[in-house]
Parts: sequence; structure tokens; C-alpha cells
Amino acid sequence: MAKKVTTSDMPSTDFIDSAEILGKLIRAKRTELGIKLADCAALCGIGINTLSRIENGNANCTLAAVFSVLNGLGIKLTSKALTPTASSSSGEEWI
Amino acid sequence: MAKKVTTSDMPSTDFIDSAEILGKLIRAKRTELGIKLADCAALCGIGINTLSRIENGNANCTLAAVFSVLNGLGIKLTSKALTPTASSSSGEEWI
DNA sequence: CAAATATTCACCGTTATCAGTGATTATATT
DNA sequence: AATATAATCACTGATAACGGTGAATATTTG
Repeated sequence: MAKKVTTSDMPSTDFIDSAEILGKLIRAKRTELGIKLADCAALCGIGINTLSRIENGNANCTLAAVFSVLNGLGIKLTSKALTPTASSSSGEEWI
Repeated sequence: MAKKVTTSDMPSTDFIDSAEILGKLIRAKRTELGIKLADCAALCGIGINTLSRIENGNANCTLAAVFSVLNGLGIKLTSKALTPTASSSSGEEWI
């Protein structure tokens, strides 16, 4: 069986700013769901090798494959919320 | 000059679940910063064509290029916060 | 409406992904 | 420790990304 991964293995960073962190996030979610690599790949409609590389932090993967996994596993990505400040009520400002 | 894009052009979705939405987010941020495609590409260390394709929602782009842009523009991505619930104090649960 | 600027597109050569298969290595279970 | 299971790696052939350049197409400004 695969190595068990819990949230304690997740990077302490709040932000997903690298393929490594994204890969760890995906692996943590998959193992939490208790599904193996091969089944997850089939579920997400990508190859086993590709999923393995994504989880291992390989940055040379396509957005297509990554979003297939994120959506397949129900992982929700957000940027900082669209919250116009008082100084910019017209809504040109991201925070 | 390029078409002006403000946050009003941003997708109403809270979640970034496709290359299209990610591309729009990037473009909104770049235009908000007032820098042109070529300068932004140089700043992020990628080619102009690649940045153009990313902003236009092409899913066949590498994570490497995308993270170069996100980090170059200071766009912070997050998943749902790591908040272990009372029922899982050992930390196996994402919300 | 014309001029200037910004973006997209088509092409090139190089390089690398991708799915699939089978072999190797790592991890769990008894 | 031995067995079963899971994940990684090395290969194949097909397809496509990547950066660079230059041309074509927006888009903005005077």
C-alpha cells in the first residue's frame, strides 16, 4: 500500500506558489480519499505517469492535466478574494 | 494600447477551476499593474507567445510557465485553508 | 480616420510532454 | 522476513510546447 499522507505532511505555506506544493496538496487529498494512483488517474482521465509526476512536483506538466486532477478530486483553488477597498469603490483593486 | 481590463471582467466564480479563468485572472492583474504583455513576459522570464496563450486560457501550457507568471505578478493562490475540525484532531481533514 | 501601440498568429527548430507497457523500487501487511 | 500491493522509472512513438522572429490583426490615441 502507499505511504500514508496526512495534512501534517502539507507545506506550512498558505500559498500555492510552486509545482511542489501543488503536488503535495493533490497527493494529500487523494490519500485522504483513500484511492490509489492508478484509480485516481483513471478517474481524472489522465495517465498514471502524468499523475505521478504532478504529485511529485514536476513543473513540466500541462494545465489541462492539473485541472483534470483538481476538479476530479474536488480541490478548490482560489486567488485572493475580490474585495474592493474603500479607497477603490470602482473595483479596480485586488487584495 | 491594449484593451483595458478591470476586475469587473473577472469571472464571477470564486474558484479557479479552468485555464480560462486562470488566464483572465492573470490578465486582469497585469493590466491593473499597467504593464504590457512583452514587458510582463520578460519580467516573468517566459516568452511573449507563452504568456499570450496563458492569458487566453490555453490549457496546454506548463505549470512552470504559469507559476513564473503568478509569482512574477504577485498573484497568490490558495486552496481551502488547512483547518482540522474537532472531529479530526489528528489532522486528516481538509475543508 | 489615420498613426501609433499592443496583441495575436503562423512559422521554425529544439525539446519534452503524454499514454501505454513492463521492469524496478518502495511501502504495507501477515 | 516473506508476500502482496503501490508507486516510480525507463523506454517507445506521436504530438505539442517553447522561445524567437516577423507579419497580421486588434485597440487606443491624436
